[in-house]
Formats: sequence, structure tokens, C-alpha cells
Amino acid sequence: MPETELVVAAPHRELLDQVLNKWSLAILNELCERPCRFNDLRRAIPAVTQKSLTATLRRLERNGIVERVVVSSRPVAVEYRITPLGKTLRHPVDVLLEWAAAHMPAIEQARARFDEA
Amino acid sequence: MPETELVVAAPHRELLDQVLNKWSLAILNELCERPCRFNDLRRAIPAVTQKSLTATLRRLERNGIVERVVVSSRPVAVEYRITPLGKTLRHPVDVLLEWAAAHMPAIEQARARFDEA
DNA sequence: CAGAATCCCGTGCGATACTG
DNA sequence: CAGTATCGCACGGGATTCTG
Repeated sequence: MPETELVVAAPHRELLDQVLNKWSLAILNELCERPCRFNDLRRAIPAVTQKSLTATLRRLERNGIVERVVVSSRPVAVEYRITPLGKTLRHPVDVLLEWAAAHMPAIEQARARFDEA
Repeated sequence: MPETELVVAAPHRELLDQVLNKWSLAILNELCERPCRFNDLRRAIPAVTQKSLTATLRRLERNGIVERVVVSSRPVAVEYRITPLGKTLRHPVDVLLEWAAAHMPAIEQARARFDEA
């Protein structure tokens, strides 16, 4: 039934955009290991800017993937944790990354062939 | 080993951007069913503009996911087909879509909770 | 420490018009 | 039929500065 798949495709695309954008995977990866403070994440993912990190965390929080916990005030301490829902994302993402790892060589060959033409 | 995962993350992200952008999934979905002409795809995916369709097909072609076959000239006829490499993408994508379908309700609840605050 | 505010740029994507 | 060309905008994301 290709029709239902297509109908279903639109909202799913939007969801994937929320959850699979540039820094989400790196963040997910960290938070699956352990809860992290904001600056822990910055250190773990040196390439991310503070703005993008904030934005991505907010997006993930909004979608119920991560949880923002204020640990203490004075000085402010915040901890980000993966939620149970977030953990369910791990498997699909891993499958995807394994695919990427497995076929990267073939893909680079394809690119090389395409680019010379 | 979180380190290898992170090192590996960057090139993979780039690959996922190439292969999982807005119209890729719909196109993949169609071409997995059957080879399609350009306008077949336009009809099958009414919301896509011609420009985006062309761009996405080129990207997928460059990455070896789809194949562009000129069937005849006068009048020009072109057929797009999924490649063997492209077929290997099906499973990871399906896993992802199944995840999306399964957890969509929970995610919409999370959004509703987040948005009211 | 954990951001918010501001500025700016690239580009993904849509809309429209044209072509071999 | 299968595109190319052009315009234009919204937005993701980087760099920098400031703050409770």
C-alpha cells in the first residue's frame, strides 16, 4: 500500500527534521552515556556553538527526547538527561549509522564517478 | 568507546543530509516500487516542485542511490531506478519510519506539554 | 555556569517563466 | 518530456557580545 506510506510520509519528515538535524545525533550520543551539564556537552562536542547547542537541546526537549533538570540555583546548574522516549530513538539511529558506516566506501566511489563526469 | 562514535559522527551526518532530506524518502519510496520517469515522480509526489525534484534526484544519483537512464531521445525519455546500493537504504529508513509512527502520539503529547509552558 | 541577544551569511526550497 | 534559469524568502547555523 504505497498510498498510506506517502500520506504518512509528511508528518514523519517533519519529525525527522526535528530529531535528526545537524547536532542531534552527537547530543543524543552523549546523553545516552550519561546525564550532562550544558558545558559538558560543549566540551564533548567542541564544534557546536553555544547557540546551536541551546537550540538543539530545546528542540529535543520539546519533542520529549531529552529532559532539562535544574539541579541548583546560585550558581545555576542544569542537567540534561535522555528520556525513556529518547532511548527508543537509539536503535533506529544506530541502524542508520551502521548503514552509513557499511556503505560509505561504495558511496564515495559513486561520488567520485559522478564528479568526474 | 564514545570517541570512535564521535569521530565517525561527522562524515555520517554529511551523508545523512545528502540522503535524508525533505523529498528523498518520498522519492525512494516510489523508486523502490518501480522505475519512474521524471513526470511519474511529479505525479506521485504532487507537493514537490520540479526544481526540488531535479535537485534531489541529482543528489541521490551522485551518491549512487538512484540511477538515471536515458531511455530514448526524440522525444527525450529518462527513467530513474533504484540501485542495489539504494535498496540497502530501505531497511534503515523503514526502521526509522516505524519508530516515528510508533512514537508520534507520545511526541505530540510532549510538544503540547512543552508549548503550554 | 547557562544561557540570551544581535548580526550576518549560505542555501534549501518554493514560485514562475522559458527551452531543446 | 525533462529539464534549466531567475528571483526571492525563510531559516539553520556561525561569530560575537552581554548577563543573572
